[in-house]
Amino acid sequence: MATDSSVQRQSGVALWRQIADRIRGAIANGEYDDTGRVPPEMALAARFGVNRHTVRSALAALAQEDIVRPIQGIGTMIVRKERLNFPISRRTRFIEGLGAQARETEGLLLQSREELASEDLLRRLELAEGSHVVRLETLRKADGRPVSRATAWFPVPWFAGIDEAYQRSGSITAAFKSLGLSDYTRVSTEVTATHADASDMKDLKLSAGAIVLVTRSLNADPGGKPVQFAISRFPADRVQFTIEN
Amino acid sequence: MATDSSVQRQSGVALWRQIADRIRGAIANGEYDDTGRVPPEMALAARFGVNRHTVRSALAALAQEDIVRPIQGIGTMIVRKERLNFPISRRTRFIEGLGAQARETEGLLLQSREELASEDLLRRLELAEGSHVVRLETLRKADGRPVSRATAWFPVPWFAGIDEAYQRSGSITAAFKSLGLSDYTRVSTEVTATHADASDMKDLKLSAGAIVLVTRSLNADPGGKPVQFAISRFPADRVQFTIEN
DNA sequence: TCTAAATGTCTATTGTTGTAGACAACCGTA
DNA sequence: TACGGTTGTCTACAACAATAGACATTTAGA
Repeated sequence: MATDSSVQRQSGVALWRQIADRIRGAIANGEYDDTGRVPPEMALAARFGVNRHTVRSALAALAQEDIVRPIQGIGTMIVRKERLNFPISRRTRFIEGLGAQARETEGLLLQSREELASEDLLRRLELAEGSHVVRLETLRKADGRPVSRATAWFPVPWFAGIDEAYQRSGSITAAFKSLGLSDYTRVSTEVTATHADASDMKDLKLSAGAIVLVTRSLNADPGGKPVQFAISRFPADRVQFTIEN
Repeated sequence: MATDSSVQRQSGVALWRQIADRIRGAIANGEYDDTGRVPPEMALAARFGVNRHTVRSALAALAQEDIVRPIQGIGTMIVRKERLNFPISRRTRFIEGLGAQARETEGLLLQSREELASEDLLRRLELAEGSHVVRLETLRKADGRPVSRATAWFPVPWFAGIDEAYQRSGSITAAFKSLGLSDYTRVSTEVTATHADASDMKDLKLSAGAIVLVTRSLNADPGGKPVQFAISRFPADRVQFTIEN
């Protein structure tokens, strides 16, 4: 608890959305685990100091996200509750990092293209002016739910064909291996957070106002030569990062 | 660019707030560095597909935050543009991490208390049942702007009096040193993101709908004994983290 | 000194958000 | 079967958000 449950009026964020975000967070924190359901609408209305109808708008939004399901006469049941944990270290691997947290993982290739490397990319991948890169747009799911949307760049000609290798295996690690790179390490990871944009909402199945964690990460081969730079976006209410030193 | 500039209607987040958040982000990304000012209201209105008055509401909110200042006849000038970078590593130090990014840093002690350690805290600090801890509530500023709000716990009797040591020096590192701990390392850091709550808005001077990055970090002495567990909250539009491995 | 471009102010209208109250429908249990 | 507690639906009204248009004011520059 310890949350003073006040909501902000006239802030440009509708009360029902603030309350929906609070309840979603409380579910993720396991605050209702003992009952398996959300408190009654009247109780929530009292707690947040709003009208019952406002709470209903919030719960309707959560039902739309398939997080709760209201049952007349009983209450509002919690359908799904998840917060995945991603370890970030020298040996960061997407699938291994999830470990036992998901029964099944999936990596989809949305798009791929070869393109001229931008200035920023040249610097990060330590490439010569005019170098080309392969860009992969990927979507990763755990147990059917999208958990990250990533754009990754790889130097060519070294990694030409990584798009097909990824499509076959659904894993960057496996794709690297099939192209002769048996090991790689995480060099650096930048973490920021921002509001979900239109494509986040579409790909990660988020609603407006949701938060995405954004990472910019660089991987290198054992000799230290950069092999991949990626910008990944994670739904903040379903994911957290852990940095072990 | 590459930002599809669409805004979401009927999402529970007012258009003026979405636009304010976008412009704040664009300023932080340096997109207007060449002119030092925001595009004219009519241009922004066209770009976001809204009425000029809606853009004015957004700019008024940013002016309220002291990020821009409108000047009649000229345009809307950018007053402040900041995104601080925090390195996270074994040797994470708040002030050193900021380095040259701020001319002046400040650490304020808001509150301190000795209390019984919670179950979670006992586990994280590896303490025996019934142990006590000192809790410090701190606020850190860089060049006068708040950049983090932290709650930190330290085992007693080892660190009894760390509140006064912190108040004198404004630095955890210095406070540790004055209590005989000359070195410590970061063991782990968890990162999540959430919406600003009422106390975030107050202490970090944020507006509703803003995003805070939340870290849960554990520090230990050179022998590996935990000396500090902290939950810190950073304004996401002014801060990013970098993990170097 | 005039003009173009920018922000400032005012009025009016429409759609969304939030409040308020009443009652229906449904469920488990006494 | 009756009751208390819960979600579902309806109407009405007030406050806020967004649009629309007109015109004033200020500034830089031709």
